Amino acid sequence: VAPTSDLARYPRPNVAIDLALLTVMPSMHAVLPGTLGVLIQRRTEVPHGWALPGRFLRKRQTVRDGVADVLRVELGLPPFDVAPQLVRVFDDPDRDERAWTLSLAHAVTRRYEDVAEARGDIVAVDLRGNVAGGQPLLFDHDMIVRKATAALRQRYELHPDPDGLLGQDFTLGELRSVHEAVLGERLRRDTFNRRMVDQLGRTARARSAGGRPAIVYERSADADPAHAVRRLQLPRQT
Amino acid sequence: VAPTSDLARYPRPNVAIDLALLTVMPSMHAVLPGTLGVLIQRRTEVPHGWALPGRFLRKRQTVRDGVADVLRVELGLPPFDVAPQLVRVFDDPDRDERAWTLSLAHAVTRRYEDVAEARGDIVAVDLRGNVAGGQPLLFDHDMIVRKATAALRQRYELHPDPDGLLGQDFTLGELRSVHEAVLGERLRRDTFNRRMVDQLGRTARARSAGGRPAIVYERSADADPAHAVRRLQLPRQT
DNA sequence: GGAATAGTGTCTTTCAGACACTATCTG
DNA sequence: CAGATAGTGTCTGAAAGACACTATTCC
Repeated sequence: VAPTSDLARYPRPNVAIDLALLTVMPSMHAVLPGTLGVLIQRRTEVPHGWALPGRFLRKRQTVRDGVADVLRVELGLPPFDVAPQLVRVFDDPDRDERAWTLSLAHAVTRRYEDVAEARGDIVAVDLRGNVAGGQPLLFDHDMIVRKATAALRQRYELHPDPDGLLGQDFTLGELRSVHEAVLGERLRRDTFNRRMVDQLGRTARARSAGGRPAIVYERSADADPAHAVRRLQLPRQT
Repeated sequence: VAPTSDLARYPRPNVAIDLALLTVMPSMHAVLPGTLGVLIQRRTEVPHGWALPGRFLRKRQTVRDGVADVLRVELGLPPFDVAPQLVRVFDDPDRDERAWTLSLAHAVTRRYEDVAEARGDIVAVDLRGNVAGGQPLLFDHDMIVRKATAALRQRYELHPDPDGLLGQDFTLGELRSVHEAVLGERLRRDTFNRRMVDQLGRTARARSAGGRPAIVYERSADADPAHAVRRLQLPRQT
């Protein structure tokens, strides 16, 4: 907060939200089974091309509400609660030739069923975080997708479905499929299971998918986040 | 970027920068030797108390320039290049009762010699990221410090002095001292050395600090960032 | 029975943790 | 010489990597 008593004398920028809406295609998806995807839209005004959806912040609106409005108004989705992750701030004063505009780029992860009907196209994101297919996205939106997917993939390295793409309970096979889709790689079943199982709560139920029934697990409140992180740390003096 | 051609009709917020300036006290500092510190200032206007320095963004100014202005104008430091790290966005519409104001909280790390003369007090930050001493900081500034120091500490877990608190070359002992100050813990010499040495370039020089001269290392362009990260990852199918 | 999915025992390899010894400077 | 700092060999234990065997369902 600046040491001034006259706020009115500062020129104020327009503030927009740009949103990277990330999702995982279901394994039975026709075109892109089991891959990570992001929603892009074709712009109807100049500059023409493909870009992430966005929207100007309304008066006294929070970022959370602005992101919810992108989903509701720009994408035509039913309202739902979001916990947007800040990715970066666009501050190039010339990025919009009409006026000084800041953009707060955020990312949100949603299950495919919740975004399949959205206005726009869901396109695959490759291992390097680049959007598949044609020309690059407008503005710096390719970088947004790269940073958002890199952060997403890092979250999925060590912990079971941190963004809640699965429901409250799931089998280890279902969990592994989601992680493989997010990470874009096959994972070893045995080591993956051993790493995840002690972060989950085991239920008495089982569920079959064409073979031996798998034990159903649920997110456990007492998961030990320190466990998986410990290996990262420098050697403390004891 | 929103699908509208009339930017003028959107109300615009004031946009401020709040800055967590982090540093490490030298080992010969009188009051706080070898600890992590953050610069705070006593506010001259209401609400009174201690807070991070900040400043409103000027017309068509980038965040980088706004942060540089905080250092130059608000702290009275000579101009220098900064690479501010975005920490969070404050968007509570009622956070400033005078007008709708957004604040972009950033963090910058500088060596102590470069900030010792700054206007304000440098206070210690404890292991949990809390500011030492008296009452909490105003607004949500304690949370800024917590997030900024957590990110800083994470950067210092695996890689040698990523924020450049040391010069271009240094011994492993000097490096370890900086890491111990940032992390607030003693580190084992043998394991620390082995972890860092293959991310550094060995020079022919040596430097003594009252004992056997230590080999001088320098940052190596070909440091392998994947090496230290590999242990974090899920088991890939080969 | 055969195909498919699930669970896990176990051997190997790798690496962090810990200890301790040697090395080289200053005073 | 003592004291201080530096470098590293080596043993141990824990966990990941890899392989393979058993288990249980559906058709």
